[in-house]
Amino acid sequence: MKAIPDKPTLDGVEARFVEQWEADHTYAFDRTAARADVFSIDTPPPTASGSLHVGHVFSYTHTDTIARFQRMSGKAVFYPMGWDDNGLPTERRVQNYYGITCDPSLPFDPTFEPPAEPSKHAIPVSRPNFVALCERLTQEDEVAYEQLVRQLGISIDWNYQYTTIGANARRVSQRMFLNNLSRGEAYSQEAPTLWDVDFRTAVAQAELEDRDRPGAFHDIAFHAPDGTDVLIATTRPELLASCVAVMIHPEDPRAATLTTLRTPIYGVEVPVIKDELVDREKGTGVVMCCTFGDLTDVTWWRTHNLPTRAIIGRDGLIIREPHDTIAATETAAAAYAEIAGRNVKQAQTRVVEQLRESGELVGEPKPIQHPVKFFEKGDRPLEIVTSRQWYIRNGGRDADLRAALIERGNALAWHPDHMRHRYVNWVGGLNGDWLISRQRYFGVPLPLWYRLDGEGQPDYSAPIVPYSDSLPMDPSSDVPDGFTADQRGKPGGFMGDPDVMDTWATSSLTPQIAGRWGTDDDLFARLFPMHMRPQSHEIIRTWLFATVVRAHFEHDSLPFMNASISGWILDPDRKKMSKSKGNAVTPIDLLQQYGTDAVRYWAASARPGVDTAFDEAQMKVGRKLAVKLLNASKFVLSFGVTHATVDIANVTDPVDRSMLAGLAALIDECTPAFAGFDYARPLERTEAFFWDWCDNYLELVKSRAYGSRGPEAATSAQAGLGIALSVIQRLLAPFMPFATDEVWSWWQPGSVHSQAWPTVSELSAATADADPLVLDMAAEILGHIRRGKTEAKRSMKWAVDSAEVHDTAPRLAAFQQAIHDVSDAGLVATWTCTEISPDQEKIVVHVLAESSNPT
RNA sequence: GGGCGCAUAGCUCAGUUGGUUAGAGCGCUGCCCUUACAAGGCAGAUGUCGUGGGUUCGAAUCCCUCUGCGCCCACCA
Repeated sequence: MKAIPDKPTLDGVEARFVEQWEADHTYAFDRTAARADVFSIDTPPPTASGSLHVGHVFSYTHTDTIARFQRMSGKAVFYPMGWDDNGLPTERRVQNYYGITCDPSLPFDPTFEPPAEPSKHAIPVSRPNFVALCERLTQEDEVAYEQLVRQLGISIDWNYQYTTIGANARRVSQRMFLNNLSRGEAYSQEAPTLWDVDFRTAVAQAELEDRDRPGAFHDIAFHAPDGTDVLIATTRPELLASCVAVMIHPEDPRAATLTTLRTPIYGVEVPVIKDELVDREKGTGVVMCCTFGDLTDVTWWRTHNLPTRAIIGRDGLIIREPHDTIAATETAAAAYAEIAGRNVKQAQTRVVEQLRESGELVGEPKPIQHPVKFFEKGDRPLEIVTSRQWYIRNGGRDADLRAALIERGNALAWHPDHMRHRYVNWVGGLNGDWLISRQRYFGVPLPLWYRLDGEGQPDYSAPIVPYSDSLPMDPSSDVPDGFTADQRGKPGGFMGDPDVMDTWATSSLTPQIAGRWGTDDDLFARLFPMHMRPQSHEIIRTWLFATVVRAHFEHDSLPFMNASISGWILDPDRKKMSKSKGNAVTPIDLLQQYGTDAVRYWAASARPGVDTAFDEAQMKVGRKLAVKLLNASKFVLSFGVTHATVDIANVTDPVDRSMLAGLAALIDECTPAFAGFDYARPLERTEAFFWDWCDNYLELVKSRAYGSRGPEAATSAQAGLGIALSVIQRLLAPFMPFATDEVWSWWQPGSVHSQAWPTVSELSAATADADPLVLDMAAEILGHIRRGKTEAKRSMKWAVDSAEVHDTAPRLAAFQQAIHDVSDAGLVATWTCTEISPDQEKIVVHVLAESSNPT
């Protein structure tokens, strides 16, 4: 406790309390707490590349208010912090930041230092050098992030911090993968895969997005054996050399007679195949199947067991060496040579010219806008290439598993509830298993080696797995049992799996990573399943679903019991605020300008799950509330109210007891809302109560608290003020941790954040037969007195000789119990109360005369 | 094409299982330096609750239709 300042201020509270909370371990998790007393939070680890933005402030505040409520409600709150530093965003940031690029063929250079300024042309560095720089930069970012999260007053226990590239995360991720492998839930397969030609990696279904791109239908002539032509419409004429069949709907009249066609330019004979997937209304109703133009091609290639004639390489260029079918004829090979080595766009231009020259392009290309699949982080359309990849089953190819995972989603409590539809919708629409391998560098390595046969060819059917006590491991430097290092890459030796796991394959294990599964199973048992998973809705299909999949396999349970889904921040044009759009606001400036509590107020005002406009006006309102709390607290304490003297037994005046009854109703509304993950309602109701309390109750009783009605009446007022102040400060603590701890420190021991959440029962001694109407009537009539003075253009301290009130009997009776305070607050000398029947107009107050004022 | 959400004061939004005269804040207008607070306080004005229909004694609230906006998924020849 310390003295009440003469001039209360919010200046400096953030720095002061951040330090004090740390020193006092205010938010330390009690790991000895029984499972029943724990509330565990599966904190979203933000991507540690760049800077935190106002969206983080928004959603982290939401979770923090819940955490603080649960802590005050007596739970041991497990609130860890993680940083998602592995994966592509980091790689990309490191490339730009240092001006480097990773070339795995280079040897490690222990002396390499990136230039101070990134050079225009990226410097190639080895994989170990690259990873080291990734780690260096993410560590710098994480320090800056931690500072902001602390300044935001997020009540993290910083002893439970993790990164998704750290040793523990790698260990958990690899161990879980090996468990999946041993149970048959993970498998590798050589198959056509969506491929990003810039990042040169496979991508998963969950990371796709459609973008509308201009294209054009080209009508091109295929040749039938009888000399007639069949027109085929395509947007990708450059893939003509990879055509393996022509597809036609079974009910198309042409299907009866057509059996084979020859492709234009190359003259390759391809079969005509009937398939119901063909849309007779689209294009010419006949379509070529290439390996591979889109996912429908892959379907046809599978169902009809078609050959593979790939022409696009992993670098996105047309493969230089033509496949056998093209190479078989000189003219075909010659035509192909003109596109070999070119990119897709150049190849298309050339192929269209060739078709024009040969007269096989019919009419002009018809421009269209059409959706094209992109990697969500990529800039060029995805191609489909065949490669060996690792998958984890997710129900995309197994109806029973899919049903079980949908059932998991339905068993989860969603806040708000309608968010469950996104989950069910997504899982129901899966069309393949989860592709987890990535041909990248900064990630958790797949913990596998492969035996090489006498030819040096790997045996993928029986990977060599490490011992679980040797995790985390890196197969590119670690050597499997029974081999020596010099056998790496040699016939009869071994090779490490070159790939890393997708970042979601690790972040899907945040409950296990944060809970130290496998290394501290006692802790894990107290935490898991987590009580709360906070996250935004656009990653339900990725982070949330993936976490459910992993827990389903490993623990046969949900990973968390409640999913609390936050909305987005919208800019004034109602567009999502995001770093990439360049419309995001820097949170640091806001925190400095309005104060943390004010920014938190804005965030907590938004209903759970609702997209919310960025609104600085709300922050001003929040700041006003924080300042009001300081002033009102100082005023109440100026009556000599102290921690020691506040006693519910002293509350005898009906006005005070009426006020506490209203306060009890407030608690009764806030507590269940908070317990149901709704922070916005408690804030709204508490704020409304508090302003009303200041405007009316405080004004009504201050004269009595000064002693105008004798010592006992003063004691009652002071006790009422003190008790209410304590409750209000605690109710606001989750939202305004700095201002509330400041005012708490003026008169109470310890931090407000370590106090018990207010209960109705702590007030019941004074509220048992209290009537809320007493204070309502007092406030209403005081309002009329004020209005009378305002309309008479008089000051509020203008005295009134007499006032008359017309109202019904019960309301007058309630007013009688407060008449002393209304008289004092309104400076009214005498009252005339007239009873009316309920059907007459109620509350008529006449302010009659004002003779006793100085002139 | 399928799914989800939203539509209430000039603006941002509350409105819980249907129930008196639909609320708050911002903004606006007026008054007041009142014993916490003038970067404040007090008071005031402001609504065909998106459209059309239905259920009901009674609908912002429940049901149906339509319109507009946003998001997710599918389609990608």
